[in-house]
Amino acid sequence: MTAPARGRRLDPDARREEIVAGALRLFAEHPYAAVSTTDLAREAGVARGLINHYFGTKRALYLEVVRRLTTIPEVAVEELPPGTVEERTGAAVDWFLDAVDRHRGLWLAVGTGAAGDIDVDAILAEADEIAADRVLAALAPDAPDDPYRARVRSFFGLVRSASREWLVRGTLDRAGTRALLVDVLLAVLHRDSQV
Amino acid sequence: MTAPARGRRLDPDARREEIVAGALRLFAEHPYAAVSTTDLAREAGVARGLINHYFGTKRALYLEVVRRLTTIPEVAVEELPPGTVEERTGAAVDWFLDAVDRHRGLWLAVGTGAAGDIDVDAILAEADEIAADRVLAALAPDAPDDPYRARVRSFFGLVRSASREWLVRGTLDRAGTRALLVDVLLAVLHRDSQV
DNA sequence: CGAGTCGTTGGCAGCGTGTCAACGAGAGCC
DNA sequence: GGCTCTCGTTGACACGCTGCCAACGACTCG
Repeated sequence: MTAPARGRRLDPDARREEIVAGALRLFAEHPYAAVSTTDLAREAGVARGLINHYFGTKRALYLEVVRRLTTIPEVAVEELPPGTVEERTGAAVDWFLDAVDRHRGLWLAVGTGAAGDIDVDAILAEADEIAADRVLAALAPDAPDDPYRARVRSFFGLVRSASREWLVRGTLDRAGTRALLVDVLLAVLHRDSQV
Repeated sequence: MTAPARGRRLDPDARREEIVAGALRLFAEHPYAAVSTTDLAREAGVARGLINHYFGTKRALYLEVVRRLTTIPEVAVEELPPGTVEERTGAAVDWFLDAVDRHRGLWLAVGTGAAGDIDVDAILAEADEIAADRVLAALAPDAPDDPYRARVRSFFGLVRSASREWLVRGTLDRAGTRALLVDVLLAVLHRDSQV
């Protein structure tokens, strides 16, 4: 079934898509260094040289995969119920935890992907930037950008850690994770301390 | 001066130390993949084979470096001035920021080192465990371990993010970083929300 | 059905890592 | 002081992986 069909011609976009799809599977369960271009080619049913032809570099393909993963969650967060800041924050956190629970594999793959890489960091930073905008618009539309956007971006670091405590280590259950995120997000949005 | 002295014999422990010291310098300013064993050998003034002789693997040497970096901050945190929880928390954060400022290169190297690596994660998790103990003992000795240790560990994720906002991106100044960490740490230690 | 286009392939060159047998610096002994 | 023995140290070898490139041939157009 579905013969290998070596050398069959394909539309460049479709071929790119096949390669990215295969790479997505491999990088989701093996760290970057453990995946060779040979593996990537085999998974896509293609000659190894084609990887370089389309993406130039193994790293570039990896960046493409990361880009796909981080731009998936662009679904709307806007429809939050009216109410107090606490209620709205709780609803936002619930929505987020639902999303994480649904895509746990991919979420963890991104979080533990390959931080420390300058290019990967740039992509993640870009995604965080967008997410921070959404959070501020939804929960603190009147807060000035200056400290608060950076505060929210920092908050995402805690979000990743807490996700791993919940999904990987099991030291937090979902309710405990929710409580933590709500507590901290409120603290981040309300600057209490005197400098 | 200080002739190369090729092939000079040295006590194994001293030699290990020299290699680790050189590796520490290199990994502090270049990502893992960008440092070759040849570089490591040259930096230590030694033949390349000796790296493998002492550490077996480039990765093992890297893990050793990470272990050193994460266990350095084992100096005492105990001497916090008496006072309110807010004052003590502020003092702890100040102490921490001083340490980060002093070793910024190394701190960033660890934080952005190679997350996603199973072995590195294990070392970082171990270090976080110890640090969480210290924080709890110093600031909330009566809090039950169950949710609070995991909450503090999650907090360290925000600490890393905030450090990068401060040192790398410059979107937070030191005062702003301090305010954020104090606000969040207090929120983490005081569970406000109702589950 | 023949010719041209371009998606695709396989092999080549270079680099980096891990292994190993042999060398020789330094210590101990006579 | 010279000899010997230990073991820290070296350099070369084999292998795997990446990026590059010229040739191949599948598909299209006239």
